[in-house]
Amino acid sequence: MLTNAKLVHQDHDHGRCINAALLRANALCAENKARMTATRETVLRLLWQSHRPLGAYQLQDQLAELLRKPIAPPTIYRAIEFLLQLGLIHRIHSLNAYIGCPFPDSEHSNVFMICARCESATEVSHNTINNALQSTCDKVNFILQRQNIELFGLCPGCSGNPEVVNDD
Amino acid sequence: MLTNAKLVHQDHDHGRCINAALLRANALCAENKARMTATRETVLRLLWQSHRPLGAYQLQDQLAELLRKPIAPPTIYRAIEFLLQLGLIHRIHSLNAYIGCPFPDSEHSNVFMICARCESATEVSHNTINNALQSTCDKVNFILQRQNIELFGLCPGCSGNPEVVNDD
DNA sequence: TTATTATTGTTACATTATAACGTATTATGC
DNA sequence: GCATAATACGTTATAATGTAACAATAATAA
Repeated sequence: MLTNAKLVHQDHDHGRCINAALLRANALCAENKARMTATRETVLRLLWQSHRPLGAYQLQDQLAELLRKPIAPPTIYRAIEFLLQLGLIHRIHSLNAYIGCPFPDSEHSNVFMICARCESATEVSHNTINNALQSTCDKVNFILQRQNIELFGLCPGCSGNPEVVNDD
Repeated sequence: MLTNAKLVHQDHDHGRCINAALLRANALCAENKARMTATRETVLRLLWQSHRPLGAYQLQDQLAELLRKPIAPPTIYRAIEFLLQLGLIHRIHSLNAYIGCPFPDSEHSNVFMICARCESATEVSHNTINNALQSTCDKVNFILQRQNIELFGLCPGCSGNPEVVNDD
């Protein structure tokens, strides 16, 4: 099972999340002869500042503030598009929001666990789930190509340990 | 396993789908002391006219044409909201579209199989999937409350029998 | 350096969804 | 039946999310 769930809900050195993400990103760019420009890197950083999905216009605001100049939507959407293509981030459709992918270099199953309380989102990949989905698709002759699995509920921090709740 | 997948990809008496959906809807309304008004019923019918998800503004256009008068967005969104509340329809987030639920009266798992070619969407509920999801959530102490599972690929008609493809 | 390609800036606009408030309709108690 | 309250609908305006099109700039290659 691949997941960043354990990490997210612990105290951890957050800078390392960001650095690790940037390392993965640069490696992927090198492999794909793609350019990690300043805008793209900043957007990726912003998405790793928290473990919460951010909307395009939240990214726009934050980027504008960082750069101290107005940013138009296409700038954001282009960076998002680029990062999505490389698999560096995911889109959480039911939130119209985006989040960094913790394992962009491995095949995985796009399962997101989204906390209804603190809005954190973690990603999990588990063969049991993939197998169950695949076998169900086989049963009805559906050829599975892509999947998006969004689970809502309470993360460990918000169900067991109220003190780590984020109340804003 | 609950599913309408087999039915959808066969020739079938489509009027029966609609009538069955309306029967279920009326029963649910009675149970919940909710009113199945003309607008709501028409929107539900429209969503059952095809087995394809429809967007709010597609519904708006179709409703306006049927009633031969202009319909404003809130009218549609109110009907959608009502039908969603009762579980009579689902929202497919990655398409910003809505589709009738074939089994609104039973607990199920919100798994949608969406054909990338003909855009049909079927719903499946299978304990294997639910169990896999639940056990994965247990592993990371996530309390699962609600789920949205969107699978993309090719339906039986579009992988095996090209002649039934819908090309519009 | 120049030509070519990729990226960004800018403006305008498309699509999806809601807020606010007034009117009409339906259900309910008398 | 009638008054009343609750529910649903009509209407206008606007918010939130996402793109198209084209000009300007920067990076890479020849």
